[in-house]
Amino acid sequence: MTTDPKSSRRQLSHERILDAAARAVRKHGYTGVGVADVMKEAGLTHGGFYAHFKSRDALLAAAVEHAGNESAKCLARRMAALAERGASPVRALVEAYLGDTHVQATELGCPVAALGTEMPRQADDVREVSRERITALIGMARDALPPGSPEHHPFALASSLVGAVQLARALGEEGKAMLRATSQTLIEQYDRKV
Amino acid sequence: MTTDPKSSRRQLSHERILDAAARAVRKHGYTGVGVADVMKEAGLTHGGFYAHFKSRDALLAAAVEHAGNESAKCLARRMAALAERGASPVRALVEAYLGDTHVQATELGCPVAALGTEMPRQADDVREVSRERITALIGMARDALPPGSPEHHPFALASSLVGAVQLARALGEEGKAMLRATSQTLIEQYDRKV
DNA sequence: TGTACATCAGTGAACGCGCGTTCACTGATGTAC
DNA sequence: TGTACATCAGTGAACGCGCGTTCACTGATGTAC
Repeated sequence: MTTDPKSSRRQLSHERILDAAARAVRKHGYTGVGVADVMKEAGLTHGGFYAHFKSRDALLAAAVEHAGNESAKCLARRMAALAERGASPVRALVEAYLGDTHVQATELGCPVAALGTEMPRQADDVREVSRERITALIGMARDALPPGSPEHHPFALASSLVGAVQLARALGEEGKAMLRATSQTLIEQYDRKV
Repeated sequence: MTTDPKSSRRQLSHERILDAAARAVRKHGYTGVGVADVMKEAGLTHGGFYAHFKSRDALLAAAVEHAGNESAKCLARRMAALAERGASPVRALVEAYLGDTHVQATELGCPVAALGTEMPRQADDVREVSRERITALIGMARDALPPGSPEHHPFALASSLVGAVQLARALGEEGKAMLRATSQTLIEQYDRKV
C-alpha cells in the first residue's frame, strides 16, 4: 500500500525528474527548461526521459502543477509561523509572500510570480495548468482577507503580490526597499483594523 | 539637418527592424525573438541584420527601450483623453493601464507587463534597459498619485498595475471581470477624495 | 553630359551548435520451474 | 537452491531541425573627372 516495491525505482526517478523540472521552470522560465539538463539534474541521462513523460510540454505542465503545490505548502508553513506570532491572516500572507525567503529563492517560490508573463504564450495544456495556479493564488488571497471584505479585493491583492515580487526581482538590490514599502502599503489597505 | 539623404535608406530600415523587434519581444518574449523573423517582418533578409545591430542581445536591449517609449506615449495619450472627461490623474492612469486596449494588445503595450518575469534572466545590458523601464513606470505612478500621498504608494501601485494586467492576460476571457474589479479597488485605494 | 570607379545596403548560401525526439541495446531485477 | 528466461529502467549514439552568426557577392547610388 505504501510504496509498491515493484515500481518504486521508477517512481523515485519520476519524482526526481519532476522536482528538477519544477525548480528549472521557475529559475529559467518555460523556454529555459531543457530535457537533457533536467534529466542530468535528476541523476539520469536524457534518453530515458520519454519513458516518464510524453513530451517536453507534458513535463512543463506537470512541473508547474508540482511547483504550485510545493510553493503553497511552503507559504502555508510560513504563514502559520507568522500567525503564531500574532499576525492576522492577511498580514501573514503579505509578509510571507513578500518576504526575503520567497523573493530570493525564485526556483522554490510561487510559479505565478516566476512565470506570469510567459503563461499566455504556452501550449494549451501548459496554459491550463498555469491558469489553475493563478486561481489558486486568488483563492489564498480570498481566504486570508478579513471576513466581509469587498468581493473584488482578492483579485487586486493577488495582483499586487505577484507584481511586487516580480519588480523586486527584476530590480535586484534596490528592489528590497521597494518590497518593504509595498508590504506596508498592502497591509494598511487590506488588513482591516477591527 | 532633418533627414540626411545619404543615410536615409539605412535609417528607415533600422527603424523598421526596431519596430518589428519591439513588437516581437512583447508578443513572444525575449527568447521568442528570432533574428530572421524580425528581419522578414521588416521586409529584409536575415543576412543584413549585423549591419544594424552588433548581436541579438543588442537588438533586445534596443527593442525594450523602444517599446517602453512607444508604450509610454500611448498611455499618456489615453490618460489625457480620460483627464479631459474629468478623470483625476490616478484614475486616468489606472483606467488606461487596465483598459481593454492596453491589456489586449500585448505587442503594443507596456514592456514591463509583457516581460516582467523574464527580466531577471537576461544578459546584463538587456537587464539594465529593462530595469529602467520599471523605474520609469514607478515614476508614472508617482506623478499620477495625488500630491501628498505616502512615499511608498508609487511602488505598490506600479506592482498592482503590472500584476493585474499579467493575470488578466493569462486568465483570458475570465480575466476581464478580474480587471474591472482590480481597477475599481485601486481607484478606491489611491484616488484620495479631496 | 557621359564614363569609370568607389561606396554602401542588402542578399542568400553556409557553418556550427544546441536541443527535442527516437531507438537499438545493456544490465539489473523478478519469475517459473 | 539453482538455472533459464522475461521484464523493465535506463543508456548513449544518432537524426532532424531551427537559429545565431559569418561572408563572398550583387545591384544600386553617389562621386570624380
